[in-house]
Amino acid sequence: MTTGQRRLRADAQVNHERVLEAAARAFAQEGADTSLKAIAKNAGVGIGTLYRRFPTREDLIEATYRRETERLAESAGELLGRLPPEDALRQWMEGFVGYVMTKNGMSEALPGILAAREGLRTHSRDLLCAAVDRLLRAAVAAGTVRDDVPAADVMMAAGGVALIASHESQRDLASRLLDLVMAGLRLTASLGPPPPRRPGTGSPPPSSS
Amino acid sequence: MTTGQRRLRADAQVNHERVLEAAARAFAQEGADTSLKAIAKNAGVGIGTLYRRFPTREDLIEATYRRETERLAESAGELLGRLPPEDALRQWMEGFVGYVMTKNGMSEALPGILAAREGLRTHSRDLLCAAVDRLLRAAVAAGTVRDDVPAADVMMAAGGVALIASHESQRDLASRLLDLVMAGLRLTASLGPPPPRRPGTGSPPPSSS
DNA sequence: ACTATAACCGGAGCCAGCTCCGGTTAAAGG
DNA sequence: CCTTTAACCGGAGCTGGCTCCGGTTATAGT
Repeated sequence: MTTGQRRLRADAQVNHERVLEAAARAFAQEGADTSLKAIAKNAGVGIGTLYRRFPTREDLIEATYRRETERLAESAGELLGRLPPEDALRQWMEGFVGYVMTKNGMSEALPGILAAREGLRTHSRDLLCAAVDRLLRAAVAAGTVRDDVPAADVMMAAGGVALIASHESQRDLASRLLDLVMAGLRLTASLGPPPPRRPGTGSPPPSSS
Repeated sequence: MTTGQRRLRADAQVNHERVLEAAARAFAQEGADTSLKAIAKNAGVGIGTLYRRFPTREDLIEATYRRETERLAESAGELLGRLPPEDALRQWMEGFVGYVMTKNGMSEALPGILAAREGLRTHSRDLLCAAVDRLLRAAVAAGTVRDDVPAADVMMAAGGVALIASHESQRDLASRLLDLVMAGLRLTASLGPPPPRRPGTGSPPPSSS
């Protein structure tokens, strides 16, 4: 409903759906480098149809995960509701990184999504940016965070962390880098990376929040 | 395992050189996605030879730029010689990011290089990490920078900045993100992105943990 | 100098990404 | 219901990445 594009012909719309479903299945099972031919066949359409609708692999990836991206963006509100703004921001970025690392192919497409100024991929980018903006403003208002860093920059920082940690999925590295980002955002130089948390060694953080 | 690689046969060594030369030319002219077939033909070898020597595209990229990577790593010393440690670190990272953005294909191969624990690409990674370590230690010794952030993390942070800014080569974004990283590294919360110049000398001990 | 052998060379071949175009069909108008 | 037309479908086909193997050649030992 939010799609403002011109109405597709009925059959085209059906095919569109089927491709996305097949893509979701394929990315989840086969990984990021699945054969697009296979996706097309699996969806019962020709390869030409797939490419007409999703000119690049990134377009397909972005569309496949769009729903979940929206959910991620929406989670900002929920976090703000139950955590202090600064913690909410930190938590959201952690979630963002985990999201990128989890969804196969996402790290592949992320640069294109975050940098998107041309094309249609702007949608995901704007959603994420708005979420960061909301979190950041709240933290700034709380007085613990600098007010001279644009939300877009914070988003890019989180994206950079996600990208560099995505390889070999180094979750703990990502966490430390996010600590660094937060330290850079804070007004007061607070050194300790983990807040007042000291559960001990061995960190199995199930991100299911 | 400390055994150096076995000497190549004379002809193999020549071919190795020629491939690297052709690759350097191709990457510079055609961009990151040059045809490897073309490189092989241009070097006067078969495609099989190229792939035997450089199993993946990343291997070829890493080898092609190895010389320049070494130069970049060495530049740390020179920077330390003419700038306060903190500025040297910042400057080096700026150089690193510019390097990645300039060399075609580098951003493609960077994650593999920085994450390398398997394989032979460890060389470049270790060099860069050593350079960062040197700069970081100097800055810590000068007393303006935290001592609880591993050099590897700082390197990864710079890598993340390079990656996320590499798309569309957003140099100013990279610069701002490096400001953020530096702010996160500093002991004193200095807000202004461009460092306010504090060549303070001789304050040895950081605060007790 | 000659032979044995291990390493090397290089292209044929398979597979996937991506493009292009002729046939087909939904949708609107008479 | 029939015609028109514009949009859609899908695969043939070209290109490039990557593998595999038979022929060739440097190098060591006699």
